[in-house]
Amino acid sequence: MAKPKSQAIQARRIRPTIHDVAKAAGVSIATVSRALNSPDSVRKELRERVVAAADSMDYMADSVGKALRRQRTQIISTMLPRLADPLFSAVASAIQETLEENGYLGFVQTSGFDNTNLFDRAKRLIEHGTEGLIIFGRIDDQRLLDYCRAHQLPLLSAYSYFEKSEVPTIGFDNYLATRQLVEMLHTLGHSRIAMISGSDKGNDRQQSRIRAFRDINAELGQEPVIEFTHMDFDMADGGAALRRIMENHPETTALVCNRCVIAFSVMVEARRLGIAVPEHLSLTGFDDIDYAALFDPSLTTVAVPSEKIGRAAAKAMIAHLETGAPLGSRRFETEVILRRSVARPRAPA
Amino acid sequence: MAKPKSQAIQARRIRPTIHDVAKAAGVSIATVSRALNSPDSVRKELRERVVAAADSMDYMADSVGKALRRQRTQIISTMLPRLADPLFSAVASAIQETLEENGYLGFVQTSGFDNTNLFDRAKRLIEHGTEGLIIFGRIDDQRLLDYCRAHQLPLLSAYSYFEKSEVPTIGFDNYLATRQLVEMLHTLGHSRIAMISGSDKGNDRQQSRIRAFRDINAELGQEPVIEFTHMDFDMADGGAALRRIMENHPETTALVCNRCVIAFSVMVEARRLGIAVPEHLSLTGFDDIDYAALFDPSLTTVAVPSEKIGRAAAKAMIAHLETGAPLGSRRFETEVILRRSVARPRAPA
DNA sequence: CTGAGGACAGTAAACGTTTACAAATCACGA
DNA sequence: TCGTGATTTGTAAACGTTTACTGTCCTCAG
Repeated sequence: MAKPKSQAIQARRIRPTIHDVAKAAGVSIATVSRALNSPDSVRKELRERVVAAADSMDYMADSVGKALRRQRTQIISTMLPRLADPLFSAVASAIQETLEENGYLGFVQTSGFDNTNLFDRAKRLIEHGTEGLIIFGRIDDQRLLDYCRAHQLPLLSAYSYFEKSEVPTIGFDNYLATRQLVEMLHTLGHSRIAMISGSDKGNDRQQSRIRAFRDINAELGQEPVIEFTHMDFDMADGGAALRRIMENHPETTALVCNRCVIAFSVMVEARRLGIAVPEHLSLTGFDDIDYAALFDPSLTTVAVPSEKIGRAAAKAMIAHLETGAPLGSRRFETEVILRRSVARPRAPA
Repeated sequence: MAKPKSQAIQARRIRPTIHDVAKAAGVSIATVSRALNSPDSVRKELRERVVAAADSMDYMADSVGKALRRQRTQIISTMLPRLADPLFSAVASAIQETLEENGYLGFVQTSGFDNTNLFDRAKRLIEHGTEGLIIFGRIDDQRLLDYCRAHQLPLLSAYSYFEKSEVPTIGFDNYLATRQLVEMLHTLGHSRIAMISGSDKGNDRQQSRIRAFRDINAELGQEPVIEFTHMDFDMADGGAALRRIMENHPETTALVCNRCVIAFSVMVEARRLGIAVPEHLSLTGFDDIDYAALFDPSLTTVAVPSEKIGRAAAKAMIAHLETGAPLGSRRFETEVILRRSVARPRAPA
């Protein structure tokens, strides 16, 4: 009985507004706004009355009204392949923290590993007032690029660094990192090096690493030995790749795995097959995740400065929005962490 | 020369507005709004003119204006300890995806492991129009609880499930999961079981697991053997805890590690010390992360349905906002994944 | 006492939408 | 021809802010 005020639809908005504060303090809304935003411009006595009133009712200025009036939302959005991956989430986390420290807020959206149809997914972010867009990896959607250019929406490609890029890019260079790693193996004396990669479809990271490997092999006049895995579907698939390599290329003395999880899977299979790591086969991973050091033998990897990259990307975007400073690219150095999974090659048979 | 239009400050807003579309289509803004939102209510010919105009200029309705008028932002925010942790990010990822599928968007904020001062960090989220707040873990900030109650801001505690909770809670029960695990060890014949925990300060997960362990020991009339580690600062600290336990309680036959990474660290140290796993010592982890299966021996853990929890939390919040259905609690079952790191206890010496 | 000028507060417009209401148009039967 | 009612479109107000402009009051020098 007695319908509950028929609100239902228009219900939301339990929060006090600036009008409520003004009424309580007995001043105009302009005075409230000034008392809260530029305290010096209002007489002490009034200011205190306003602040007291605001506090007493937990007043928070509504960012929606504010954004509409100021034409600034202070929102910067990030799109990344997936959150449940320590490599990406470490960077995303640094971005979010940096945004918050600077008065911004960020939407986070996972886009999967295919960057060709980003525009449709980015739409909602843009609608909601995104002032800057940070996207992990190479941006392959021409519609998005066109839109951002046409409407002056700042766009930043983060995580991977690209020598040639349509948009500014902040991150590490997968190509150089792999060269660095393989050259280190070379210096140790390895000449028969194979690679196990994850799927490179729409994945700029794997693509760059494979390209680096092919280039090095070409320089040495060797046929590159590369096997692919599908670890997303089958965690044990690295073992199968190892068996293929040992069967077809038993002369291999070092194995470059393009993801740590591949290296782990290979290591387990190697133990099962009685292949000693590193005595018979040296092994490397990529992305120095925590577990790499805990494996037995501990795993040689490439360390990526995720935190630095995230902070740099967020800061660059903020600086661009606030000072108009142009968004520049920036390459971060990676470092090979040499651990026990790598040794000099075994003596030739 | 010739100052660039003196925009600078008021520059933002390159996006076309509904007025631009209206002018281009030669209709009023009301018609544009209707043509786009309830197409049936406008004559075919006009509707097409409007849509064409909107498309030609990439018009997207501004969510800020829309939110102000509708008093709905469709934003649901999540606060979690840290993103760079596969346990949390898997749940967060599911939340974000579910939100997006349902027309919502979500802010993500990391709050660290201390949930006592959440209110200040939540403020910005609330200001920005958050309609519902999902927080990982127990919510210990009374100010936040009071505020949410007073202003009817829906609050949901996710990830962990609590039997007694001030707010609705969706997740798995750490207490039960640990009991489940320890009882399984018991059934196998283990009677001397020790626990290695991470820091339990402000961490409801570790607290519940420790409580379960103490309760079981009490029921058996045993003194609980618990060691603490600080793996956040020193990845190898698990090894030190193992040495302490083997020294002070050499009769231990099974070791319950409250985080997988602790178990990994312990396993490495065990191998170094010549302690055979599982022959001499059975070992368990928690949270069935991918690497658990890859370790050697593969690690027995508790599997947590992260994806399901995330989706359920997001869906519950959305349903509450849209239908007014009360936010209910929900407990998800965990499952012990028995792997090679656990065996029957060794024969007593 | 008067006027100028400074300090402060209030009024109203604007930001981009949606929507209640009013107005216009049209079809059609009397 | 006109009136009626249905259909379609336009007008204007409102959402919560900020801020340019105007107005008021006070102080103080002339």
